[in-house]
Amino acid sequence: MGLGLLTTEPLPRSFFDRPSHEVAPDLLGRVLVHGGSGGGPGGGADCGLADGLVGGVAVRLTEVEAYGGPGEDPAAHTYRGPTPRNAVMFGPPGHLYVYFTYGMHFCANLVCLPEGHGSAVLLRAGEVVAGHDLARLRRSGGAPAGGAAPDGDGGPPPRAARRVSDRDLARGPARLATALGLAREHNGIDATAPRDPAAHLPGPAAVVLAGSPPEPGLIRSGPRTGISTAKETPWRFWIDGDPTVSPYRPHVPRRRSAAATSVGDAPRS
DNA sequence: CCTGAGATACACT
DNA sequence: GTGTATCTCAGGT
Repeated sequence: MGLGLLTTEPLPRSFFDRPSHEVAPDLLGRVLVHGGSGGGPGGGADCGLADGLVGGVAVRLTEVEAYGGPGEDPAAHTYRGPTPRNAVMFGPPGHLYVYFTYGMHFCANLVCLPEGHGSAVLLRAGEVVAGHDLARLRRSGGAPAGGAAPDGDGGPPPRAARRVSDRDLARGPARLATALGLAREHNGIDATAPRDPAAHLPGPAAVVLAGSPPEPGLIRSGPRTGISTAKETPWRFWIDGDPTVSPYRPHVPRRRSAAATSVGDAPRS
């Protein structure tokens, strides 16, 4: 019946049951919604994104990266097989794989292919299309993951030195996860099932909506960002000209601070 | 605009 | 012990 132009319709699981490098470009323009619990008794998917999303955030994806499975993609977390951390990537498609990195950041992926394959798409950047205030609060360090915005009654925000611009709210994978309130506890949740008010979920649900894909001619691809291996594989995809696409950063090997980088130069007491 | 460097916790070898 | 699918600030251009 529907013409497929409804931006509020959740994507089916079959959408993700494909190789990650095929899913990745198709995810551009789609909308990831998290939170907004109680968005409606009939299921949250038909909440008005422009105005009516209360207590949640929605991001239209503008940049993604595909990661392959064991033995085929040296840059993937699953390259050397299953571990406790990457277990979700070996699970069913359409679930969120959220991992912790650099000691302080979370990044969110969507799992591809059937159980056992271990591939996913990293969500690198997007445009916040609803819930700007809550996203900005989280990005300023003022709101816990998945939580709603506290009322502005008690006092000033912890550090409101500089207001984060709309453009930068979800520009970068860790910024996107923060803006959406995605963290450790959301690892493994299903992003294809519509939110069910009757279900007893540990936290607010996340759903990928059909959104508004860009003209095919606007999709660009190139090498992935920040990885030390497989630098040639052009599995980063973005919408050309979109201001929310993150700046490209080649990998820089981190040197250990001053000490112990090399035996010869190490200062000896 | 650009560059460099520090911060930080955890998974894996 | 080592390396990280990053971000933010400081400072120069």
